[in-house]
Amino acid sequence: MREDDTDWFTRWEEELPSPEELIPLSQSLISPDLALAFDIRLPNNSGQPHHHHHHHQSTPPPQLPSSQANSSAEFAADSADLGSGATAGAGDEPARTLKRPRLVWTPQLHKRFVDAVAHLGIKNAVPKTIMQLMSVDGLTRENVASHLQKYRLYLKRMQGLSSGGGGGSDPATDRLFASSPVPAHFLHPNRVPSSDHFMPSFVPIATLQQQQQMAAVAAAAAAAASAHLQPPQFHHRQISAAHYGSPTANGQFGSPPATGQFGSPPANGKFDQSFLARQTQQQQTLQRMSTPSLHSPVGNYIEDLESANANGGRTVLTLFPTRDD
DNA sequence: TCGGGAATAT
DNA sequence: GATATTCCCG
Repeated sequence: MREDDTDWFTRWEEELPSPEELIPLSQSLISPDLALAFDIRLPNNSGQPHHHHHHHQSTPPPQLPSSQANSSAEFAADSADLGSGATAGAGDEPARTLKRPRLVWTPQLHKRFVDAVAHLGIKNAVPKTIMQLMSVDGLTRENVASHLQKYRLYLKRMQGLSSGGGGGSDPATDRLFASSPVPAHFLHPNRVPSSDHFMPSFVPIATLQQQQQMAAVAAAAAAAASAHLQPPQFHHRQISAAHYGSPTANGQFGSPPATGQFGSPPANGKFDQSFLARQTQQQQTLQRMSTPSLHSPVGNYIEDLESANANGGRTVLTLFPTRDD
């Protein structure tokens, strides 16, 4: 109750998937339809035959060709020109006219979302800023807006049902949100600590326009500063949401994130160390005063591209599916 | 254009 | 039925 801030914050970092976990995914984040359209064989992660057999109705074989052979073509197209960001170049992107697949909000992705909102503050927690702070490649404002809407409803509901905590019935709806700890101030949009902590907030270098990012970061920094919260230590890990079809105005996709390690952004290289050092200090100081039931969050990331194909052959894209059931 | 909410679609 | 997308309005 009291160490919520530090607690959740500390755990937050640990729960974050390592870049290695994300990179491979981002590479194979080609939507099935897209792959099929181009006759591309997606990398076969034949390591975990996790069959999520729901109930097959009278639906045709919507299942993807499990013959996801090796990633023959890395789909160089994906790296077409994302990094450049300037999409005005009118590239010859193939899947330009295709529609985006439904974005599946995995617990990890949601966590990222919550973190962003937490650091931004309720007031600044608007779709755009959240999206920018999340630095999720492929995430659109609409995605965030929609999710934010749902999340707010969830928060509201929680306030109403504050009584009776026990083994009540938690709809699957809550499951996702419950996945991430809800910051205290989320439920109490009353006052916000005015304590300010100086700290160089890190800029999540994404494929987005740096200008926007700067704005977002500034907002985040301001929010954090006025919220006495620790700086958004959004490491440079970039999360790729997916390779959708067409890059529109804000559709910068397929930008190969910092492969290997995080040290990608030059301007942040130095910050990284100092910030890391700080963190180490904090950890040492805190040293986990109490570890009641801290499960090891890391190590549950399974690569999975297909999921939630319940209704029919719908192209869905999942980021980091969790096997936490 | 953006943010928020409701409607619609899958 | 649930979820994300889309439309509409401030």
